[in-house]
Amino acid sequence: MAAPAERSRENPRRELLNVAIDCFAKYGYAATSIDRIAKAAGVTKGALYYHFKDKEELLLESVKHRLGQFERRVVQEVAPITDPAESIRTLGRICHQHATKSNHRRLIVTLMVEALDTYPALERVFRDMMRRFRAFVAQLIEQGKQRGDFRSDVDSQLAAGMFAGAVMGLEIQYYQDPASFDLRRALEESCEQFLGWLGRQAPRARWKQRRN
Amino acid sequence: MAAPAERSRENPRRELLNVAIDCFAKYGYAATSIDRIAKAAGVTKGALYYHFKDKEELLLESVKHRLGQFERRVVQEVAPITDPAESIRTLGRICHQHATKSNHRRLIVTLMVEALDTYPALERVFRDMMRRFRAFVAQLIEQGKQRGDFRSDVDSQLAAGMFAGAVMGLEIQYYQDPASFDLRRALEESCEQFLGWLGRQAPRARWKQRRN
Amino acid sequence: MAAPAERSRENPRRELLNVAIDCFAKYGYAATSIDRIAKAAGVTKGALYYHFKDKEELLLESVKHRLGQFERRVVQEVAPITDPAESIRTLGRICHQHATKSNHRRLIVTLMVEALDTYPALERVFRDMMRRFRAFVAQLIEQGKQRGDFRSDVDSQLAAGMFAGAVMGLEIQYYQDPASFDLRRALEESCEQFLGWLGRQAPRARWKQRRN
Amino acid sequence: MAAPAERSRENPRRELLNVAIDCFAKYGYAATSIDRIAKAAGVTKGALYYHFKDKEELLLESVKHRLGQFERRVVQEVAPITDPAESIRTLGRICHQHATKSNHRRLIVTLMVEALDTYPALERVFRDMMRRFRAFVAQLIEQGKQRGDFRSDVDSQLAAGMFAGAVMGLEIQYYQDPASFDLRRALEESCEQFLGWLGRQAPRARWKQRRN
DNA sequence: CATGAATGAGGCTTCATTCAT
DNA sequence: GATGAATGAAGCCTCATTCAT
Repeated sequence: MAAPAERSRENPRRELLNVAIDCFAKYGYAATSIDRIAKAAGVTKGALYYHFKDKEELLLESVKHRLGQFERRVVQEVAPITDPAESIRTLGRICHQHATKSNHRRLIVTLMVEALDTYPALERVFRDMMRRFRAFVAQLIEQGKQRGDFRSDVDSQLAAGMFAGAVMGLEIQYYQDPASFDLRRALEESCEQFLGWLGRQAPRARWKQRRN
Repeated sequence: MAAPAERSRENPRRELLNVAIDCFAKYGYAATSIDRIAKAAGVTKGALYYHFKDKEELLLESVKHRLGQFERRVVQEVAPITDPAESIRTLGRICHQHATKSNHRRLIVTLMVEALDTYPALERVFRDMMRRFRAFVAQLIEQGKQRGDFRSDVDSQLAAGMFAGAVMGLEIQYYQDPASFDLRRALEESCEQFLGWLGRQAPRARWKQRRN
Repeated sequence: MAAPAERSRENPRRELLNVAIDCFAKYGYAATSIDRIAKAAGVTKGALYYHFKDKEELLLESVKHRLGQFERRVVQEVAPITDPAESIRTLGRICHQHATKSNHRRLIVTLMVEALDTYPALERVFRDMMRRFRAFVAQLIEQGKQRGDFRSDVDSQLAAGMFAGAVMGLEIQYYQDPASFDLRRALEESCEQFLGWLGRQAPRARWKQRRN
Repeated sequence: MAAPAERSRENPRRELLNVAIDCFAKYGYAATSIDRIAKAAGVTKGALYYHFKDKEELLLESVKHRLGQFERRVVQEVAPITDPAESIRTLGRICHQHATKSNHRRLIVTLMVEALDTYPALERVFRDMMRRFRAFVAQLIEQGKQRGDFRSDVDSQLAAGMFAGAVMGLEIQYYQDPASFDLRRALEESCEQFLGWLGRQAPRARWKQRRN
């Protein structure tokens, strides 16, 4: 029998985790009380403490779960693609889907910002995640450079950060204003903008250094 | 004689506000206790309550203050510029300066994410701010379109969101990893990428619509 | 075996409520801190907040409880009586018992005065209670008038207020000075005075209207 | 030039006291913060502390002031009257005036109830006041007995308590519900009821002693 | 497994009071 | 005389956590 992967009555731990993820994604860590999760899951706080050592474990498991899902999906879908530009586009599409589907990306973005200077353990998790993500994108760009698809004078690391930034910044605007912010188009165009920039020789004016 | 604008012994309210801004910018709202601010300012909690009605007033004043500074600066510096492309670059530079100088932008980005679905009053403030910001950028783009500098087939609103997103996403990576993330270069390149995209006819592959 | 109705270990909520009632009756609302109740009950403040939403809920429940007890008792004991005069006397006796037994009436009188212009929710509860009480007494008087026991020229509403006032005023003197104020005799005589006044034609000098 | 006795700009202490009296009368002691008085008087807290040692001094002075006014007025108006019945009626009228005029009596009744078991110094003041008041009324009744106007078998002390109680109980109902409780008529009738009872031989059924 | 009950720490807020100016 | 500023104690309330059953 194929059980549904999530919300299964079979695995209460998994189910509680899903509820926790929703709460953390929506309200962040501090504003999510254990009681809020328990009520949302229809159990008592005691039940949560039966399955999880403490709030931090719930949090870390939530993050690990979503992060794992996201990264596994990225690897699975991008790996078979040979065209780096198409890989970038696929990455954008996956982000879009995870951003709009059941708070998959929102958990990550929300907690990442909240963790800054506040939850060291979490901060490390996210810093590592971002480094992994940038490294992954940088490597796609390197591929493109070797294939001659992309300009050879771009800094892959820097470009990877620009791509990651664009994605996150758009997501946040979408979480803030889902009714009026068209995340799909914005991500799509940003990918194209990014690829266009990667693909051609661009003479650029440098900023003049100002005071400060 | 140039008096220090802030931290003046003369105006305790202003001084407390500055301390509060630093705390909120670094730790967010929930993780900043009144006592933390008080200790950082070298006073007792009571002093804070003498000057501010409650924690929310402190927060709102902090945000209003930094937001005002940022928006005033943007208007002042960008208004006299006639070349829209140069306006965009200036905007980028201002963001960089406010992001790296005493938590000016960090307050905004951090609280904006934290507020999502959690602090309605704050959420509104930031939603309005983002709309204003996008409208401002969109209008620069419209100018560029009229001058023939930019492509006429871009959706200015969408493009404005893309620009705003890029800036925020880069900032967050910088706050998370200031030692290894070069915000200045990233912002500079992102502006150029953006302007490059605005400036030329770009044939784009559309995403295939997937389920979801 | 007759189990003690209250203070049962079985129902902690009820037990806490009883302690709260005693405190409120004795010290009023403002001078009763949550901690005072908790200490009197031998628990910590947290326990109170487990059972009651906040201090106001504790208060309202206390009042509702005592008010219910009093009003139920009045109805039960007075309803079967056919002689209105005897009903009035019974009312007096019940008030005496509830005034001298475990702060039953004191809670009501104390909080009613404290609530004036200060705790709107409470004020309403007590205003309604007084109106109910006066209506009840007025209806007894109407009965007496119809039976020909009482003078037909008295305003039943007014008389009911006079009765209610007499009872409360005596109670307060008793709470203030229990050692030297004989509440039983005072209530008894006041009932007789009231019934005497109700029972006979009394020519009365009117107050001359003064300025003010 | 004849200055108004109260609210005079001439005597700030007196003026502050008047404001304090109004606040205490309306909200009681605990619910009247120093700041509330200061704001109502249009000064800062510091000014209050310049004129009064602490909150308790403000309170005690307030009470002493109103109590003095009331008792002086009673003595002045009642002393010249030779007919005890008329004295009682005059007493009722004075109470009515002081109850309806600028919180004169309300201060007393409100604080007296609040003080119970809570503010020992205040409690003593009011216990003494009530004893004085009852003694005063008892002495009127004794006069009436000696003149043959009143029954000789009443306990003057008890009767005095009954009178005092009636007055206070009516006042409270009036403070609670000024729009629908006719204090003047209620007091008037209560006086007549009282005098009627004092004036004639009343055979009375005694309450049967119940358990408790 | 899970609940009901409770704890204790910490956070927000009020308020009487003090004091330098 | 009076103010603005500040303190410190105490009160209300939330919440992560524990534990007996």
